[in-house]
Amino acid sequence: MQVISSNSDVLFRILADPTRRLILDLLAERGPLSVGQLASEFPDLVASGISKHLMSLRAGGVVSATRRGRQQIYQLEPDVLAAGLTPWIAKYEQYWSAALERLRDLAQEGRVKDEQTSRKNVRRKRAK
Amino acid sequence: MQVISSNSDVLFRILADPTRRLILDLLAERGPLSVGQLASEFPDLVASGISKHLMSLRAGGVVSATRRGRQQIYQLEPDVLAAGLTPWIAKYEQYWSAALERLRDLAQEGRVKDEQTSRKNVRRKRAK
DNA sequence: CCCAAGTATTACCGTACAGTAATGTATTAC
DNA sequence: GTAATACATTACTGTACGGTAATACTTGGG
Repeated sequence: MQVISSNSDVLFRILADPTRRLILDLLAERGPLSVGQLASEFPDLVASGISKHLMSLRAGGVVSATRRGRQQIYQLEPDVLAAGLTPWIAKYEQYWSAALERLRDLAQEGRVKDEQTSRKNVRRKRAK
Repeated sequence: MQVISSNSDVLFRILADPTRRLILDLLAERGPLSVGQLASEFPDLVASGISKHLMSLRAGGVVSATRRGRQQIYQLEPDVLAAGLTPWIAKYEQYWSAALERLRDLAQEGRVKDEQTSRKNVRRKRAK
């Protein structure tokens, strides 16, 4: 029985569920969405289930909601997500860094995304 | 009922438990450790509980074990961890990057709090 | 005002899971 | 050999959690 429950604990529990991660992905990709729009992405799930997940996300602070008419528009709160997870991510950064750079390189040779030079040596793979 | 269970799903579930995250932290900080050494870090937990957590971690591939005498030495497998999580981390990288840089700067100008946080002296780059 | 749309909330169910205790297995010590 | 150490495994338990269905709440339209 865990008594204490740090901020980070809540976030990791939230992220443990694939549905909630997908909701976050959708909000990150498409911007603010209503409950109905989100729910339509989960055909094998009932609407109230999505609502419950949204409540969890909201309780964790990673999303916020505003009314628009009779619908509730949910929005990602990236700062809360970052604030809660960066300490952990930073702890293992030496392990991500290599893999992340490779991903960046892949994305770069495909098309020119935002000019985002890595802090390390930027091996400039032909910018198209 | 989730039928499919991607690699990433397993990792997020593993990380959902604070005890398991702490085990990973210990292995990352101190290197390979025996079950007893790990268990001694959890006074309010029975040894077999730790063993079960280690089995989960092992099943997920994030740690590996080798015998030495009668003790089992557990070791972090950073590549598996990185391979499973970097895709997700990369998706939200724009949100981490600023926070990570700030952490790096803090570690750099203050004293070094952790060997991992400052492993690379890098010049700060402006984050948008 | 009444009704429908869009969400939230509640009640309920089944299962997954963390925890303990007890037992089992391998290895070293005596 | 026997005993002890170090883990693993099994069995069991309580609870947290994801899911559904049903109900309640809020808002806009007629």
